[in-house]
Amino acid sequence: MASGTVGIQQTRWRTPCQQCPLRSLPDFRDFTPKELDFVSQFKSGELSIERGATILVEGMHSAHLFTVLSGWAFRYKLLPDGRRQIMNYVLPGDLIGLQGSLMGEMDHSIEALTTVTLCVFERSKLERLFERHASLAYDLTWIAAHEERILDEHLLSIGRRTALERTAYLLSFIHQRAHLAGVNGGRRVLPITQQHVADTLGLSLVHTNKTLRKLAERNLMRWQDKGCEILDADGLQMLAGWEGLQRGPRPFI
Amino acid sequence: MASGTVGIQQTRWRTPCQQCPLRSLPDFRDFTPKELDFVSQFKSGELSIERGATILVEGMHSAHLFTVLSGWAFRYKLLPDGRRQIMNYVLPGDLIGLQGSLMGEMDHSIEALTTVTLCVFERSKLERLFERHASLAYDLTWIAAHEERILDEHLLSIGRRTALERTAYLLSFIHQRAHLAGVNGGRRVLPITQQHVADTLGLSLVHTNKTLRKLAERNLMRWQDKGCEILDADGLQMLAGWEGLQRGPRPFI
DNA sequence: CGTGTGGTTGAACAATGTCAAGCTCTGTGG
DNA sequence: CCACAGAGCTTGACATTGTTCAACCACACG
Repeated sequence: MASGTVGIQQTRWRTPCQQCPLRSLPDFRDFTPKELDFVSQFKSGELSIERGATILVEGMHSAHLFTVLSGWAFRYKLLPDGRRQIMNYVLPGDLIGLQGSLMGEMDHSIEALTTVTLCVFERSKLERLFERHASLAYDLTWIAAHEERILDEHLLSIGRRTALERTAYLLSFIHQRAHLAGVNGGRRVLPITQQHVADTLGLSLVHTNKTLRKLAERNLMRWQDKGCEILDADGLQMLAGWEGLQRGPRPFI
Repeated sequence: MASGTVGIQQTRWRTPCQQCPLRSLPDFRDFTPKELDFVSQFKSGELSIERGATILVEGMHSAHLFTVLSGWAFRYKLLPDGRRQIMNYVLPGDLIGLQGSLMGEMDHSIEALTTVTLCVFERSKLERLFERHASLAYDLTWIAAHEERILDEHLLSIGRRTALERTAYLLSFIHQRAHLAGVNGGRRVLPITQQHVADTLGLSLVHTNKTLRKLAERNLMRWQDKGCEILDADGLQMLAGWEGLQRGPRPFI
């Protein structure tokens, strides 16, 4: 179930935007009725993706963009010989496929870490969005600039932080994101393997394992059966020397 | 002259947008008369920055955004203890300060590598741009998404390429960018020090030096008095296993 | 002439990668 | 119910890569 349409299904049930469960989260901004109206007809359906399935593939031309309604995924690129770099994680409220929509072709792939539900938007309606809904156009730009900001921080991390700092940064980062996206219902468990951590941080699997062990010895986190439990989010953030995610309401579509 | 307003001056001469020298480059898209009109009054002046001066500082709230008219600069972040990571290089045609304009505060700094001339735009007029000029709003989003794409590739580079591959990638990347921006008038010299290369690639200065030496031994490049000369751009790109920059007209403002 | 910036080099050392093996689950088919 | 296979985690030994330290050199500039 690694590629193609395997593991991807249209859902029977379609969540109306008016009752979007994300909108009630404190971290997301509200829509005006006019905006809500537009988004509601911008949305053309819903998809459900199995764990392990590929949502978007590098090189693909997609006629859609998506907002994640539930579940976790990750965005990555491959080198010709198979080396993998994970760029970022995708959580509820995140928009994906914008790059492909604007520039014709995806330059990265996205794979589901858990079962993922997506809202589907028609690329062809983007034009109307820009022409008639300046505030949403602004939001799209904001979203792209925000992703850029996240990538800046990751770059700083991989380029200049030590393995221990990097790992602390990553766990702290994902944990904060999950918290703001209202995922996990309080349980602080992240559905990733050590291979994902390694491929995000530019480390080998073995070294990642040993580094995680050091964090565990300091009681900052614990590796569970399959996934990672955060024990001391502040301690991790401090060890990384990271300022934390920006707060305040953020737009989403 | 590291910070503040030192090294920054308003220029006497102001290039009219109608005669913008960048517009004649094949890589940039054309404006409609209406767009040109707007941009022309969106531009509020010009600044000249000396080599080594800081154009934008992390944490700063700026009322402006800028397009580079001429010169080279670089965008970077610092860790509390002084470790530096260069995120990207800024060349003519590049827009800077968008993040700060959208999100209130810069989260990175920008320093001039050569004398830089900037077109200055008022942040306060951004709103009107989104409301009245959908095509330019689209361009802004495109620009942000494009920068994201570049960062993805850098991340892949730092995370998963070897020191030799990374270095080849960087030189090839900057060289292509310079070529498309019409910089250097055919001379293939990049105005950077080995320290810049090191801080971009997440390597130490010494190791960077030894890696560059290996590239020089293969006749791919040569380090000059102060700066780097590209001898075999294709060879560098191939060694890096990189696909090269996307072609085709790009928007700019 | 100094002085500073940027480049070069070798040696010792630390960080990280690779290899190889084994362990613990979990799911599956007999 | 058991045997087995696969995925993911763990560990130690060893190889490689990259860092740090400490020089020294070359050139530009005042």
